Amino acid sequence: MFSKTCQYAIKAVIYIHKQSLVGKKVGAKEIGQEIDAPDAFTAKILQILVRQQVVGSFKGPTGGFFVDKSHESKTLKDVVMAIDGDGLFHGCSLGLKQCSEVNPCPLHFEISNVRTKIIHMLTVKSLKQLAEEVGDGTTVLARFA
Amino acid sequence: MFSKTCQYAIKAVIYIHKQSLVGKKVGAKEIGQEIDAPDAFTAKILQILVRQQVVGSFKGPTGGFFVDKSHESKTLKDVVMAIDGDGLFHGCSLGLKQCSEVNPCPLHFEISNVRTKIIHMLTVKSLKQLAEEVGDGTTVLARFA
DNA sequence: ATCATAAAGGATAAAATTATCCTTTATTAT
DNA sequence: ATAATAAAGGATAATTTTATCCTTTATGAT
Repeated sequence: MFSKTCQYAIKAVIYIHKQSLVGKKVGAKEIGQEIDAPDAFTAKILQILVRQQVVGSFKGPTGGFFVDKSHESKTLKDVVMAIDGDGLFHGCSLGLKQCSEVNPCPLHFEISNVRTKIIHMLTVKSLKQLAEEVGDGTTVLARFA
Repeated sequence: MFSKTCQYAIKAVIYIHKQSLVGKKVGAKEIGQEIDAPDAFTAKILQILVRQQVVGSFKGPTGGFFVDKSHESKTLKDVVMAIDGDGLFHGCSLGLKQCSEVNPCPLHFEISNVRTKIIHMLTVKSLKQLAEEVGDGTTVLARFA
């Protein structure tokens, strides 16, 4: 459903939100260790998320990744869009070019119901809300390792 | 949602069903051309589907791939399971090892709804039923190319 | 100003997925 | 029996995804 990269991205973003809730910026290395992903690869993913303005970053000492008011309304859908693109949400699920209402693939109508549920799942709560639910900083590792 | 290989597999199986409806066996090459997939790769996919008994095959002249009574009740879920495995249906969608009711990931409960819809989509009709709906032999190309 | 720190970015490598080619095996037609 | 046909299977290659390493740029601390 989600690429491995996207799974990392989701975990990373929630961790950043959690740490921002207690006023902490976090480094790529720390994030990688927390979410059990290679740190250099995590850094690459974070670059994309920063460019797409899903999270913010600062360079230098005391720098790191964080979120502020401007990121509060972001959702998991934004993360998935940034990393995996819109394939989950749009286009023929069998990869047909001319799939349409009048010339539908065998999944054309059923996939709509599925996508409605997926979009609901990924937008019903903001990333901030999700982060608040995950638990305090000491339990994050238990959930993400 | 589905790997490219799985998309090929779905199209191939529906095409085989359609041709079996009119009593025809079909070769890997013909299938590949019909579904717009490389034929050698299509042949590999078909090998798996035969082993998993999603379709049948015969070697030699007049040979090819087909389905009979024994395949009638197979569904798209069987195809997806054979090619992509059960990742869509089971396990943590974020790839966490210890994700559970008591220690759930942020998607743990929502993903269940999505999976229910996915399973419905992939099992509500048999492959045979789907094939019957796709149209007659002359329109298949328009749908799959 | 200088140094240390951390993100950004470029180049490269490893692994997995997708794709091709060739040989072997089974089956049919002659 | 022999030849022709088509799936099965093995080996290899191309592409994409995932991962690593090193240099550059920005920022803060001293």
